[in-house]
Amino acid sequence: MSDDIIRDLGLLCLGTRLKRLGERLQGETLGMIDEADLTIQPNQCPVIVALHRLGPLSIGELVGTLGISQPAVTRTVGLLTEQGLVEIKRSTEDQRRREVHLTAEGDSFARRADTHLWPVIEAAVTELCTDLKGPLLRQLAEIEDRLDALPLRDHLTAKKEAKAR
Amino acid sequence: MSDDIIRDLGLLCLGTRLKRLGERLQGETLGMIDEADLTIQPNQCPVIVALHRLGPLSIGELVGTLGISQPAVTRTVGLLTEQGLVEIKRSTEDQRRREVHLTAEGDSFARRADTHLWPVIEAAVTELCTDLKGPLLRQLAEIEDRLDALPLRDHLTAKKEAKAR
DNA sequence: CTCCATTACATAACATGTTATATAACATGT
DNA sequence: ACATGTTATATAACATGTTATGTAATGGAG
Repeated sequence: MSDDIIRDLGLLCLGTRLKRLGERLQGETLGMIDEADLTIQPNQCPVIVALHRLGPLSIGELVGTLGISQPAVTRTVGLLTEQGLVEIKRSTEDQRRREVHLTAEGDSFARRADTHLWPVIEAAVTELCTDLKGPLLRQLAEIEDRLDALPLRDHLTAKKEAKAR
Repeated sequence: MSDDIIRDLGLLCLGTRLKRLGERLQGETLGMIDEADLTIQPNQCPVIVALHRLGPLSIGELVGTLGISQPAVTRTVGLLTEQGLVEIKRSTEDQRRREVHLTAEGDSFARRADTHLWPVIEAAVTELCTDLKGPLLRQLAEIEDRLDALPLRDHLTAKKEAKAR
């Protein structure tokens, strides 16, 4: 028995467990975003990436590719609009559709993130998940333990140092 | 390339992915709670279980065992208090501590859930996670696919029917 | 026995998710 | 053309998480 009841409850609390770990990872990611001198929230990243890779998308198309609810997309797009990273144009054929485009600033942001931020995050998470094996709960526990031992942003450096020896 | 960019981005979006799946599972769980004629939110369940298994706990102790922030615990406890499931007593020795106790109604709720709800949820999630193997992302994708094919609450019945053949 | 650091909790401000529902634009059958 | 069903978004109400910070109770140091 650990002192973590969510962990002890196993599959009964899988949803809670996944959510908790996801939020923890996003929180650690936010720190890495700050270090890259970029200003964005973790949840907004997938929207920018989607628009950068797939081109302008309507709200509904974003809902489909992001896998979250339409109101969540509407709000996130609204926030990104306020930040000047995207702009909304009414579709010419169908006046109901709102097409979300990256602005010049948004595109610039996406390019910088593509070269300076995403690779760093992906490498750190990859390192965090190195050699995970076994049942889902086992792997989740291992990730939690590794994060307890070392914050996400330090996993990359840790690996490099280990190799340097 | 699927039409799910979070999935396509792999480890880069692991946090977002875990959170999304966790929320999905909690959402499906909520449906099962309703079916059991119980009224509670998914996130409140671990608090009830913790108090039922470990006895009265302070806010700080709940923070420790639930692994979430103190303000989150404070609010959840406040909501459970409004619902009459728990009550708060000031500790006699240390006037700063607030001890959270299950009320008679809360205890009754915990007992009912212990026999009628938790086993059902755990069995459904266990069935959902049957024979998962491989890397973390592979297992997550498999869970998502299985949920797409069949809502969580139907996984138990599905298993029983499969066995009956 | 005061003064101050620490501890435990509350509160504010914000980030996000969801479901339910309103609204406007399209599409259609008669 | 018109009434009506469908689709695409917007909005409301609510559930939760976080960080930052305020406040009261403890507990030591001088």
